[in-house]
Amino acid sequence: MTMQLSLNPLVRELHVCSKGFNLLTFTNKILYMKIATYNVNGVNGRLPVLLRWLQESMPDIVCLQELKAPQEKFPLQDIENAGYKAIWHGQKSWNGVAILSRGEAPQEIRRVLPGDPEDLHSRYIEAKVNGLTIGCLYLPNGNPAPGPKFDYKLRWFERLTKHAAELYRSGERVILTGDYNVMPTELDVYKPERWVDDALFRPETRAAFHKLLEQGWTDAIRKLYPGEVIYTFWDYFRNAYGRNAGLRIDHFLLSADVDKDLVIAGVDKFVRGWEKTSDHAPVWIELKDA
DNA sequence: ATGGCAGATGTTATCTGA
Repeated sequence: MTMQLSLNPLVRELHVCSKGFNLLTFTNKILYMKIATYNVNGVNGRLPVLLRWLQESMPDIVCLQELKAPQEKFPLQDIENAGYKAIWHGQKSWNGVAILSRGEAPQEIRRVLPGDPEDLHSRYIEAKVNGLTIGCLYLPNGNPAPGPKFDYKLRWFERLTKHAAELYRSGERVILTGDYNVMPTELDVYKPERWVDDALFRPETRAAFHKLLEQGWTDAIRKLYPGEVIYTFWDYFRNAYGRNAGLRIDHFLLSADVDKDLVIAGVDKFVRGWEKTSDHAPVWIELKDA
């Protein structure tokens, strides 16, 4: 017996009906998987917002950035109570990344981006989950630019690009997602002329992102919404969210055999309107027939 | 062009973010 899932409202209905199960399955076959990324800007301060969003959005896999919590202060009990297994790499005050899964526990592959033993920032964690290799990343901001922080950003980008090439060649189904701190094109930034000298938009930064894409990766949001203004970040100043003065800096990069299963994607922009919210909104994709 | 806001640390402010 088979069931064809062609319409997303049907998928959503089945997903709600399957509450309590780790993955939506039918005759033991995975029909649908939702994967999200969310820069929470402080996982403990953001906990009520994070838990509310998890309950409403019900992603199967979640990548978090900017935990801003040491390893021992990760709110594991609350995350588990919400139905998720988790691995994370914390750091006092800043950075910090995590991978959550409603299905099998994420099997950690690495928690450091290769290439610089002296880089102690918690900005990368990678795991195998549900047959996917998930790289969760928080690329350095790089401001002020030029300067040592910008140099660090570009070096980190080079390490990511080198590692991404190996992942792409591995033949695994790979997703590299997180806060890239890059607006890839002028379409991805409100008033681009004001950002040309910023570390998130400088020519070197955009060139690094495009060089990464040239390995074959698909920018999932841009593929599904070509030409549309879509933002994932609005700063806390000057009513940026109310004016939709945002940036698109949180991205999903998919290897070719993940891209072929891409059904839909979106930004949970409404979360940015909640009280005590992050300056980023969650971004998600949905894959069919893994 | 500037400074505005927010989180963490742990002070009566500093650092960082984007």
